[in-house]
Amino acid sequence: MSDALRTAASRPATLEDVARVAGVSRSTVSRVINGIRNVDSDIQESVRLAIAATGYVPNSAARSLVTRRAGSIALILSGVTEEIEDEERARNRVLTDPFFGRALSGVIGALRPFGLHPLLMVADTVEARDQVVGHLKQGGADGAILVSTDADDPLPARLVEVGLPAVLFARPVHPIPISYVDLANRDGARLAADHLAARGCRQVAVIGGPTGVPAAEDRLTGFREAMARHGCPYVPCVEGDFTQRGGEAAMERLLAQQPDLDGVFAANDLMAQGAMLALREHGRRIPEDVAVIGFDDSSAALAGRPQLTTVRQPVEAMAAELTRLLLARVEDPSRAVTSVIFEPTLIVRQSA
Amino acid sequence: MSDALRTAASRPATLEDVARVAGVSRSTVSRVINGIRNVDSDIQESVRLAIAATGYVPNSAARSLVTRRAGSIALILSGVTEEIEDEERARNRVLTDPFFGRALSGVIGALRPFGLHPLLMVADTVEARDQVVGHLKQGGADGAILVSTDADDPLPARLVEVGLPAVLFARPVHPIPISYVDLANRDGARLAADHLAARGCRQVAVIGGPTGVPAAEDRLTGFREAMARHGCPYVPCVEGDFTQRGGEAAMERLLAQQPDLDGVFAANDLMAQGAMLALREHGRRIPEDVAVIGFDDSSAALAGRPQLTTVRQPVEAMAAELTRLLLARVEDPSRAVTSVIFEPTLIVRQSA
DNA sequence: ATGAAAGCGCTAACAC
DNA sequence: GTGTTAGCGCTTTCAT
Repeated sequence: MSDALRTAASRPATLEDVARVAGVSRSTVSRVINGIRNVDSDIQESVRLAIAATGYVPNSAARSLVTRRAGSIALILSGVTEEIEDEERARNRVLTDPFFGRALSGVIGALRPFGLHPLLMVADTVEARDQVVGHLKQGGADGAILVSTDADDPLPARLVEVGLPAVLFARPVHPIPISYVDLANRDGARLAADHLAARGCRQVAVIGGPTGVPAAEDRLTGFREAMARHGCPYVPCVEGDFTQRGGEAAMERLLAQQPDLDGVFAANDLMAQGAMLALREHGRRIPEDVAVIGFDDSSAALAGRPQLTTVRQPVEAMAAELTRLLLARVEDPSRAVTSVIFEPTLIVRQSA
Repeated sequence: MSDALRTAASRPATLEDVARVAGVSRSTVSRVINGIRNVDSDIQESVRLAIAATGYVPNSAARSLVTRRAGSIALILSGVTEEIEDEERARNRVLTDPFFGRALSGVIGALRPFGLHPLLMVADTVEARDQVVGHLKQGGADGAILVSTDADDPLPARLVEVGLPAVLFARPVHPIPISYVDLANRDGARLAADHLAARGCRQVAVIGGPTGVPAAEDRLTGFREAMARHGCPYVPCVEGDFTQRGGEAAMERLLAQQPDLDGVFAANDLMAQGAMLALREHGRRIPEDVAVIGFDDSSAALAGRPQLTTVRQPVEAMAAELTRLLLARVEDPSRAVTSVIFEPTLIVRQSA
């Protein structure tokens, strides 16, 4: 074994080592690695051989330093854990939500062709948020995808301010110059209303999401508008928290104040499941006595019986598109912000 | 505004800028940033001021280059997507599994005190696996936490080979020198068996996990051993795939071959839920006719009615411990490998 | 206690 | 086409 190779074996090989073995300069090796043409094919070959012989792998820190690219993007779960009862519980709630899993899947799929991976960050406290912003400012990621769980999340604005490429899953509460993807939530709600009305439901109610969350509010108003067109001027709504237990509790309240109700629209599937549990507890048959429609078409929709009729949100595709939006902005920060809105579809199963 | 400050405002401030403003050398600034004592407190103060004035944040790539630390660790979901029907579907399945969410939560929680974040990687194909290994070899992460979804995963061995600090969630199929955490699966299965036996169940069956997965096999053998001690020499088992649908199908088969069964132990909660669905479809009351016990105590256990009696696995704590094991190894790669085994507990609810 | 200087491994002008 | 050279921003001996 030549001396050059020997040294290369002990400590990780560098460009320099490869260059020496191949008998060329660092630049040339760098060129073939980065696929820049203008390199004689014979030389290319010998460089490849040298790379194989030395077991060379580029050092990403060194590369990042000069290219000013981290080679990763941040996926930030942002939300204010108001009641800091148990930090872990709150984190679990969002991380085990099937919506998050689907979004994550879409992001990973869109990142893969570029050899990028998401850096997962949970910004649920003031400190955590500062930490996240700090990490990003240090160049720890080339951009950020934000999934805000609640309304008054200061993070989007802060990131825009800092000048870091960032995009949002769902429209921001306060208008800021940032790209996002969203669902036509009102249309989705209308789909649900039309279906309920067509079934003959007259006493309908809504289990809504947290106040201030645009998606939740759009679903509510969209539903109310559509029901009004169907001759139902008043549609009561109780607030839920997007969890199954929350849906269950909400349904209880609804049942108490309106025992004769015959249709329920929940702002997500988890709450719809909870609602179905509560309805069954009260001896209501679904959908004969009360029809139930959910939102999302998450795995939760298939988890119980009857299977949930729901408004499908193409979460994976939305997340993938959002990722592409971010990547484009990382490539060219001067690019104008855009938004792309996806259309929901009604998936009719058994609950309505 | 001084000239020094002005330049600092345009391009990101560097150590050099801070040093100039503070009237000291780079080294000194570096020292105060890295909390090294031996720095005069007056100077410390002026450096802090300069940092604030310039808005300086350290550049992580530059730091990584010299410290040889990436400042992130990889969380790898590894598994062979045999039937490459739909890559996204397979990815979704694992990402929306509540088990994954809990593990992720534990990892994030344990990483947080160190200002680290997990880099999420899915290694589900040959190329993806190569890509992941490549990324790690380049120094893209300081270590890796592996969650293998199936038996013959080549990744653990490869990482050990490459010499990258890595740890495993659950014992490896083939013994290799790597640290891991695991659950005393047999003990958990015994808990379930004892409970079923105490209820008077005599015709029990198991819905197992995929063949070859140690955790699944341990649960099965542990259950059988315990039932044998209770005078049940034969316990049939049908193989499931850890999904709810799989559990449903498995229950159907079980019911066909053993209609008089009065107790079922499923290797995870998702399958137990599926089993309950199938049982109800066949008019069996739970737990009166058939008692059902799951495994994990995931959110799925509370998702249906009756609420699931299950063997609790402290996933978050296990993931946190695993993370600490990894961090220790990153700190000192020569440290001996260890394993820590957690004890399960039986959570008695309504299904058994 | 502080500063000077030597890299860490790579890319990208710029020459030839 | 290929090599030379100058950094990227930081940490860290080694002097002082």
